[in-house]
Order: sequence, then C-alpha cells, then structure tokens
Amino acid sequence: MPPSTPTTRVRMSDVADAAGVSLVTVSRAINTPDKVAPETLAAVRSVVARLGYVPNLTAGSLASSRSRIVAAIVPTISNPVFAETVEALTLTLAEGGYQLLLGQSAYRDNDEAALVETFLGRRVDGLVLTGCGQSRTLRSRLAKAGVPVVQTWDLPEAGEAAIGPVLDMAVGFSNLAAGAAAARHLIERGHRRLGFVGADEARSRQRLEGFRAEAAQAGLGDVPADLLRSPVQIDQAASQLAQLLARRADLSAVFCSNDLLAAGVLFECRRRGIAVPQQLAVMGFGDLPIARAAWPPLSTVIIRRAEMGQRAGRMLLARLADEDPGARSVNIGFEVAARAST
Amino acid sequence: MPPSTPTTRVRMSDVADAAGVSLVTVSRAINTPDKVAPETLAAVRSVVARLGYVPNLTAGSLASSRSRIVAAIVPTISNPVFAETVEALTLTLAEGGYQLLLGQSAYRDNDEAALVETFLGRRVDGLVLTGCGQSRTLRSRLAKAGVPVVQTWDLPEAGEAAIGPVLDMAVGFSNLAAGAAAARHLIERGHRRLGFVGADEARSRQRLEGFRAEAAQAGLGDVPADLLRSPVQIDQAASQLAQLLARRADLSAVFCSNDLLAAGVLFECRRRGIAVPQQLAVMGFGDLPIARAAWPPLSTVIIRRAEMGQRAGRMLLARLADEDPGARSVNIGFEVAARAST
DNA sequence: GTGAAAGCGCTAACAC
DNA sequence: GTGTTAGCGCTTTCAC
Repeated sequence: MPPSTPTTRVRMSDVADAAGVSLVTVSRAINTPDKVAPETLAAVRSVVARLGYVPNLTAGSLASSRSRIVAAIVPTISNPVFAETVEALTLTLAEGGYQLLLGQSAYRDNDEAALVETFLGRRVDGLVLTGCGQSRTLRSRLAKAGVPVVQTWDLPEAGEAAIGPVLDMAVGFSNLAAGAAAARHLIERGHRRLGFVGADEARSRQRLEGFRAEAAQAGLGDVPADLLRSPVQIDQAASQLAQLLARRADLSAVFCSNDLLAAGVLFECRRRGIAVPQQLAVMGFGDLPIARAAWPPLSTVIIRRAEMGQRAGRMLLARLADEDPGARSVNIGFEVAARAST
Repeated sequence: MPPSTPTTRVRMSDVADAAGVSLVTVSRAINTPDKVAPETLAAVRSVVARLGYVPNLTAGSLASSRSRIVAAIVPTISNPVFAETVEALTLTLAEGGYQLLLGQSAYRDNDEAALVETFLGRRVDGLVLTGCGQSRTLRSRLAKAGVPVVQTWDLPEAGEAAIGPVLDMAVGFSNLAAGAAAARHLIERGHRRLGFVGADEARSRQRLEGFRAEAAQAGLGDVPADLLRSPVQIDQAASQLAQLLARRADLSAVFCSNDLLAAGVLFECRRRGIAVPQQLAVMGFGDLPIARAAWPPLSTVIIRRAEMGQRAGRMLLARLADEDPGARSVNIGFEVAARAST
C-alpha cells in the first residue's frame, strides 16, 4: 500500500455535481432522507455509491457543533471489571450513531482532569466517568462546560458524604452497601474472623468501609486489610493472603475487592493446602465469569456491569436526542451470590 | 448541573482580542510556542487561563486535515488478551497527543468493515486492526484511503497463505508457529494424546492448525478439538473439557487457546479430582497474570501484549510525524513458559 | 422539495 | 515574530 499517497477525497459537492442537484440536497439525502423526494434520493445514493463518497464527519461536526462522539474515562481497561461496561457502552452508543473515545486515568485524578480537558476540546457530546469522586475543580469545570455526564460504578447512599453528589446523571450502586452486604453474608455463614484484600482505590476502600462497619456492628473485632496500590493484578493475591495470615493466623474468611483477586486467593489456598471454605472462606466481588468457573465456585457480589454500560449509553442517547432520559440517578444495585467458597 | 445550558464558549478570537494580538498568534502560541516571542506567549497564556479557553479541536482538525485521532478495532475489549494491547496503545498514543477511538467487531467481518467506514469518515489519522484476515474489499478500501494502518496479533509466516499479506504495517507473531511450539512443548514433556480447546475464530484456529501439524509430524494421532463460538468465556471450560474427554478419555494434555480458558480447565480438573499435570497436563496461551497466579502455575505461550500495543502506537506516531517508522513488519515473537501445569 | 448564502472555529499559506 | 487572506467540508438558516 502506498502509505503517503492520500487519495483525492470525494467531497459532497462532487456528489452534488455528479447527481445534478445542489450540495444541500446531498446533505439532506444523507442526514434526513425522508425530506428528499424518492427519485432524488435514489439518484444521490447511486452517485454516492459509485463515487465511494464518505461524508467528512469532522466538517459536519464543526458545522453542526455535534461531534457524535462520547468519551469514557475508566481507570484502566485491562481490569475486566471495567472492560465489560465499556464494551456495552460502545455497542449501545454505536446503535445511536455515536462513537466512543477511550480515556484511561490510571486511577490518577490529574490524568482524569487532563483527559476531560482534551475531550471537551473535541467537543464530545457526552462524557462517561467512573466513580463519583471527582475533584471540586473538575466538577465545576464540567458544570460550566454544559456537557451531559454520566457517572458510573458508584452512587452515594443517602447520608454518605465521603463522595460527591451526582453531577448530572449516574448509574451505579453503593460500594459501601455492597461491602456491608458481603460482611453480612460471611457473618451469616458463621465467620467471625474476617479479613480484606483489595486495591488502594476509592471504590475498593468504600467496600472495605462498609465491610468493616458491618463487622463492627456484629461485634467482631478488627478487620485486618491489606490495600495494594492499583492496579492490582491477580498474581499479587498470594502475597496479600500471606500478609493477612501473618497478621491474623486464625482468619476464617477473606473478602476480596474483585473476583480475579479472589481466584488468586483460591489458587494460593490450594497451594498451601488450605481447605476452602472449611478452613478459610473466600468471597469475591463483581461476578466475573471466573467466579462461576472457579472451584469451589466463588461466593461474590453480583454487579451487572454490562447493564451499567448499556444504561449509561441509553441515558446519554436519550438526552442527546432531547428525549426524556428518565431518572437522573439509577441505582442498579447488587446481589450477593452465595456459592460454595464461603 | 444545568444540563441543557451550554456555556458561551470562548473562541480563539476572543483570546486574541483580550490579549491584544491577532488570532494566528494565539494559534501559534498554542501549537508552536517556540515560534512566538516569550512575552507574547506569556500574555496569551495568561488570557487563555483567565478566560478558560479550550481550543476547538474539531475546527483545528478540519483546517489542518489532521484529526489527532487513531482508531483501533478489536474483536472485544472484554477479552483481557486485547485489553492490555489497547491499554498500552492508548497510553502510547496519548504521549504523542493522539486519542483513541475504540471499535469492537465482535469477531464479525461486516462489523469491522462498517467500523472502518465510519472511522474513515472521521478522517482518523491512523488505524489499528486486529489480525491479518481482512477481506479483499476492506483491504482495497484501506489502500485507497491512504490511511496508515497497523495490523496486530498476527503475522503471516513465510509461505503461510491462509492469511493475507501485511497491508501497511504490522506488529505481531505467527499464531501457527505459536501453536506448533505449544505442541512441541507438550510432546517434549512426554505427552502423546493431545487435545485442544479454543474459540472458533481466526487466530485460535491458526494455533490449532500449527498444533495439529506439529502433532502429526511427531507421528501422533488425531488431535480432538472443540471450537466454541466466540467470544469464549471461562465458564465454558468445564463443558469443553467434558466433551474432549468424552471423545478421548485417555487424553494426557490439553492446549487451550487462552489462559483464562486454561484456568477454567484447571478448576474443572480440581472439581473432578483430575491431578494436574500427572493425569492431565494443561497448557494456556498468552501469559495473562492468572497463568502465574494459578496453582499449579500454568505453562503457557508468552505474548508480550502490552509491547504489541506500544509498538503499534509508536509505529503510527513515527509515521504521522513523518519520521522513520522502522521495519514495516515487526515480529515480536512468543516464548513458551514451561511451568508446573505440564 | 430544493437551493443560495452564510458561517462553524480553526490552520495554512503568504506577506510584512 | 506577527498579521492578512483564504479556505477546510460540511450544516444551517431562509428563501423560493
């Protein structure tokens, strides 16, 4: 292929000339076909096909000030937890003719803010953010920009002041409540010496907070926790578990901030000859496919990740089409899956 | 936040007026700061900050016919195998001031072609594709468009006709050779009754082909294989293994087309009480973090996924900056990791 | 249903 | 080093 040989691009005016109509008519034939006479439409379309015309969306964006691009920022796409949300979001947006610009913040607030800035420069039509922990500066920046924003993967519970309020729209769940539910599950199954393994990152910390609060309420002692710098990889699970056991050798249950980590703990237990759940119960988070595939199957907290992405996409599409986006803030909840690992 | 209250946007001319310079000077201060006098630069910058000016990249793109956007198409982002490549690609491109538009083909050729079409409409500056199996139509379409293209995750070996030649640039490895290497490893470890578990998708099939060819050469009999419709989830591993064992009960080794699937097989073996590797050896592909974290640790084929994304990004950046992109086609190779599972 | 004119907000020449 | 003049390729009025 001749790399630096850009073909002469066909423009809309070329199509217009060839079809013997005006440029506007071509534009209409493409964007609002029902406002064009059937014969004209057919003529234009055949010319478009013959010439291989591809509309220049950049020019269109500039003229209409609608980019048909939505940007999403996730901490990292290689965390499978976010991948599925992004996947569903991309597909949902595509249905509405929108494309996704992907940003990765690497869990750094500064990077997130910088990404938002470039995205605003691209005049993206919407923004999907992960979490509700945006800085004051960023929040006001977004408010000023007037761009539709959907926050995901979190949702402040009533009275939960640690994280900010919903910026514009949101679809998520309370990580605090999810952590508490996990603790409740373990306590119900008779465990009283709990531990936590997770990442040192906002939502993971909230889960831990909820987990600890519930444990405290049940009169359980301290919950040792080992927080790893994000992004956490499954291969850190072994050393995590080791540290936890060093701090509390009689641990009876571990809650992991995601299923991958939990699977790692499962493997490590296997290696050490620790029987799960008899000697140690292991609980995950997310309900990734691996949770069901593991042996023993992992008890976990089910998060409908794809639905979250789909809903976020739909809310944006509705808003962008000036339709009713429904509730501003959607709690998609979570569910504890009690399986054999606890 | 007032959603439908777009703030009056500051334009470049506003900045120019406020700074008492011409519009071009502002443009230069932003894009080529070293071509502007220090004082002027400072003045412009302070006005930019004060007014909160954000350059409209859409307008810039139209005027310069450079979008500073690169699009990537992967089958699905929720396959962790691709996620890391995309992650590295995004980050590498960001260093050069480029952003990533994400497309997912869901392993369907038509979707891929449609995505390419929209991306071309956006006048993306570059394109990253997965695999080398593009259709004739798509190939010529891309050639005509004159956009730099990098193919990834595959690379035709000399004499390998099943997949097309490199379109423009490529960074990958031979899936055929990788499959053969896996077979060789298993054979070396004394296994003679091999099986395969994987997805019914181009690259997975190539690995199988190489695997079978090697087995045949070693005089081994038929290699039963069970190909699942993509995308394959780890929770299908159990039934896959069951099917394979039904076809050949005395199987001594299974090669899985990715590590996640292999981990699933490991769990299933655990459940069935099959000793790994004594009764059944399990080999994965990719060297995902789970391969090391598993117990027993998974023998696998190491693919430097992040490096692939990074290289693809660098090749594009070099080309876009009119620098020497180096070799057109980079074979990043692979490596067999012999661990305890075989 | 169709067309003419007027931009969208920038960058690319080319002057000075 | 800075400014002036022309567009980039569309969509949007507003006529007819």
